[in-house]
Amino acid sequence: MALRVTTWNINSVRLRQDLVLRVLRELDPDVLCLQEIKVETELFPHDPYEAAGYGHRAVFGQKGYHGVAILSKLPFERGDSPNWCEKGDCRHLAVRLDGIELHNFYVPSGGDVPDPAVNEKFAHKLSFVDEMETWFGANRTPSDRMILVGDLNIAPLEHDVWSHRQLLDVVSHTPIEVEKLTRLQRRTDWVDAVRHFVPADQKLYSWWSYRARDWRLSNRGRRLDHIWVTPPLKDALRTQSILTDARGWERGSDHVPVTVDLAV
DNA sequence: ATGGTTGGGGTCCAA
Repeated sequence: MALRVTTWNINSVRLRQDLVLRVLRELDPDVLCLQEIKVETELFPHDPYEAAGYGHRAVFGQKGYHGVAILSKLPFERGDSPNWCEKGDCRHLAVRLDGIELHNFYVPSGGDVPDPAVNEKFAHKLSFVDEMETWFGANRTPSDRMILVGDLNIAPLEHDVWSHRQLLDVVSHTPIEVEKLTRLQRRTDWVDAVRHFVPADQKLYSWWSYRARDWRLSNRGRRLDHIWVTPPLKDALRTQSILTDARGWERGSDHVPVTVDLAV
């Protein structure tokens, strides 16, 4: 069975409802994982997605900030989420569909100053990634069939950013974050499903700042959005795609959809 | 070294 999974930080699901529907039409994923929906669970607009054929949905949202959702053509069972960092933030959804456990994450951005001693947001980000590593290490094994997607807010590889040297002190690409993300990856043998198809020496971005005068011209991007799979699904990987054009859509998100196709 | 933009909720915080 073909399974297409897309992840997208939508930066307000209500403001960009038409763009979500456009992605569903143009990419036609079986499952769309959203981050930063910025709406309470109870106020999530279900009807347009029901009408678009996405009859199975999980929503974990809060007022104003964060929030994650999963829209699916396939039925699933909702799994539990730990209370990450005991913050009560809506940053994670887990579902089980077709024998696969799918995790949708929105990792804290981490603020501006890359020092956990003076920046509580950066400390939170580091703790969050540590907790992810600990949780998967304690509760799951590499032999479990799992997919992990989301805005991890870390660009781990040299060519996941426009300038490795210039971003070494910029939150999202600092050595301590990259080390923690890599440790999380290794603990459960996660395979980077996008880099599985794209060599590490090739630039790859999923986010461009709103602050650039011309995001396409300056092209100072970062790859913050990821899709990982555990080893049992590695041979099922078929292709990847990053919908860069979506960054240029009118009133678009600063992130673009990242997609992986599997044959499961 | 600095500023640049966006969204949500409300006259500022997070990204």
